[in-house]
Amino acid sequence: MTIYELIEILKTNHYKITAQRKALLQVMAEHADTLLLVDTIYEATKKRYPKTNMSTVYRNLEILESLDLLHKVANENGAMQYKLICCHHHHHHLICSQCGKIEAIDYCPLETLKEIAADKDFQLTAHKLELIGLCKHCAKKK
Amino acid sequence: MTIYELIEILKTNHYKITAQRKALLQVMAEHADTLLLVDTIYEATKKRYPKTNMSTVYRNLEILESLDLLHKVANENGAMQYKLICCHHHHHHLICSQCGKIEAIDYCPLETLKEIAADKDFQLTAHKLELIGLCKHCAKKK
DNA sequence: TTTGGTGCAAAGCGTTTGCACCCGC
DNA sequence: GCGGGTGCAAACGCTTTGCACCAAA
Repeated sequence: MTIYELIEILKTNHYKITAQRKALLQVMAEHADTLLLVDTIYEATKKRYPKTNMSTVYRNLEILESLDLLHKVANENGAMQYKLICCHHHHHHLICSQCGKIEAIDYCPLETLKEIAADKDFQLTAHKLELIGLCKHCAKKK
Repeated sequence: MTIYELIEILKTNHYKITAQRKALLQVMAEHADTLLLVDTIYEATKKRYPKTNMSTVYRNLEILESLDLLHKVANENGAMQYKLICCHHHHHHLICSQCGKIEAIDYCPLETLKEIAADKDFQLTAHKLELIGLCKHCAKKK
């Protein structure tokens, strides 16, 4: 999604477009394929808009998440990471454990999972499939 | 794994068996099929050993994790959850979103995942497949 | 002009740590 | 008795909040 589209969505939802908010959107759009720590987002936003404040970053991330524009997950230490939602069709991910880069894959074993859940008398509401490893770039470095 | 086996492993690794540590092991063994929040573990341990202290709980959980006896994950809010590792053979899980109960399943699409990773020039090191939903018991309640 | 956005500082919460004391071995 | 285990309190890192001020619409 482009920054312009994101801004339109914010306007439609009656949010004001401030310089800081725009800077944060640009940061998220530039790294649309990577899960970013809040602190990383903060530092990158500060480069574009030096007055950027951490609490404002948190507040804006929360707004974007509530509009279903951001995906939020806790990393293994419990710190929050965000990334722009790329699209709304169902898919899974390749995740680089080194740099956090994410790539979508289309494979999904849903039909099989449904059978397994039914066998176990389990009411399936969601599922998660993640492939963790090293992207081409990071594998080369090692 | 029984408490006796767990205690043996601790002894082998030169850890002392204290009343508090034993109480915590009993709690973990009683809920071997459930991801527990640290605070839940703390409260349950206190019932068995009232002097139980939160920092001791954390220190013991850390020891058990370092011995590869506990599985540690951050929940969606970033708080840590633990459960006894049931066995070391590879498998995935059904997870009840209501009560946290976990059940193992044997299905694993590893062969397919290997192909996908190879196609994308991605060096696969791990993968995660989780089925989220309601267990029989919680589905009935709703 | 109005109302939401922001900076700052303080509080909140889960987790870790330093230190003196305790207790299993 | 020794060395690891513990309780307590304080510090920690990340996140949230209250309030006065600022600026987009």
